[in-house]
Amino acid sequence: MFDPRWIRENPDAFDAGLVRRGLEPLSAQVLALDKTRREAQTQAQEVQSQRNALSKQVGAAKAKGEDAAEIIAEVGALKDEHARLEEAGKTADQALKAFLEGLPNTPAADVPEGADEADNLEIRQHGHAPTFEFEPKQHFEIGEAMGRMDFEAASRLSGARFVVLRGALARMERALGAFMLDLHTKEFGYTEVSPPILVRDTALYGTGQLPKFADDLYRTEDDYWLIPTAEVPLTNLVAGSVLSESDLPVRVTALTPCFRSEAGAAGRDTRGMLRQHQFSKVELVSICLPDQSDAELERMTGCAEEVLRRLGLHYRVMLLSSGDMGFSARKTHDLEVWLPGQDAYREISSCSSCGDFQARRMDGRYRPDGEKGTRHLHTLNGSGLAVGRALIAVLENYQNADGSVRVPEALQPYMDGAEVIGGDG
RNA sequence: GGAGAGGUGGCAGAGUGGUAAUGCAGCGGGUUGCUAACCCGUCUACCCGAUAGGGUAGCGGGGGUUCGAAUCCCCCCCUCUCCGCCA
Repeated sequence: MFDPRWIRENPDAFDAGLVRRGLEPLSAQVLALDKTRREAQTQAQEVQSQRNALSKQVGAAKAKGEDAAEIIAEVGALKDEHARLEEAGKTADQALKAFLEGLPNTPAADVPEGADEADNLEIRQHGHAPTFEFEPKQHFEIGEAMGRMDFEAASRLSGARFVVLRGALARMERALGAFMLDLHTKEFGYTEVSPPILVRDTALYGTGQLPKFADDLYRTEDDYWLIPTAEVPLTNLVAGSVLSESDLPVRVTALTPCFRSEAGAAGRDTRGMLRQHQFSKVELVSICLPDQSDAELERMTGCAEEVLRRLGLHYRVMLLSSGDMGFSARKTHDLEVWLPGQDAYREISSCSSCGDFQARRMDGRYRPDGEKGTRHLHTLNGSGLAVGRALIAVLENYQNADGSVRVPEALQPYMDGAEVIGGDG
């Protein structure tokens, strides 16, 4: 959400950001609405000031036992005028807000120009793609052959884009989540949180999913929403609050199920468990001072990368182009893990700095040391990592010719020391 | 689900129609050998203004009544207690 005052002072920067997002310049429209709003507000306040003064006179007159009918009649006229002006101000204010809340965040200066993922920039790689003496299989072939990944059962229960994991694979999914949480809490200073996964409208508005992306979400009959990511409850932890500098940075992590309707992805990635309506994910969220958020994004990306390194998985880090970034982000790193079965890199983490875009929507502020007033916080979020996709990556990268799968060393302590899982796991 | 109580500044706590007491804490300033005590100031958002400064709003949220609402009326949210149900 943009600050109208910032747009007033930097209309060109505002328009440039929209253009980089593939939108039209809109500052003229915003400024016109803003002007209407302020004029109505100023006039309404002047009338109100008169009203207040006259009302005081009524009180004073009555206290003295005098007749106040004349003053009361005078105030009555002001009342209608005030109502009219206030209404005009409110209408303009709501129009401005409705306009602004649908606009995506301005890309950071170092975000590459581009229309879509084809313009993303590879920043670095780590490790090498493993070589196989045989034709590597895709994760669902491995899992189904093991008898531990059951799409038919899931389909009977819930339909397409669900999976039932059994035995060693269910165990490995749990191991992955536990391993990631331990890494982030013990080594990177994140505090583990167990948040609600049903949330209200306001929480989703705060992080930017609403009002624009309601189609991507699941809603309950009593008007809760299932979270599409733990970014929503974790970031909204600071909604409506004023922190002091000594509280910052706030670093929190959570392992939660995530629910997405995948409304725009019909027909894409239909085989396997790459794109599901429900998946679990370890999320990282940082809340920090404005001048720390650039460094925090690098740090957070490093935390997510470390998961892949410990799992011994080959990946690359992409800097998303202006056209491929999410609504609330001002800069995003994607981690893409190598999947031998697919012979492709696939997204397994996305780490974004949102600047004050979300903080403004949810009114999360801090009080600068030695300064009067408050400023909005900066928020960041990142997957650390998507657990379902991490399971896929382990299966495809650690597969053996006989259909068994080696367990990465980092995971073995979480799986009773098992080094290999196979059909009898 | 039923019945009831409540929501006022960082905290505590008054205020049932006349425009938010008071106490404590924090911060800034004054006074002052030092400390303590004491005195003054110190909320947030927005609007007008070059500045100084001025104004409007805010007592959980939103409407309404009234010249005037923390106070009266309506709707909603949240917290707590008891009962019922329940992992």
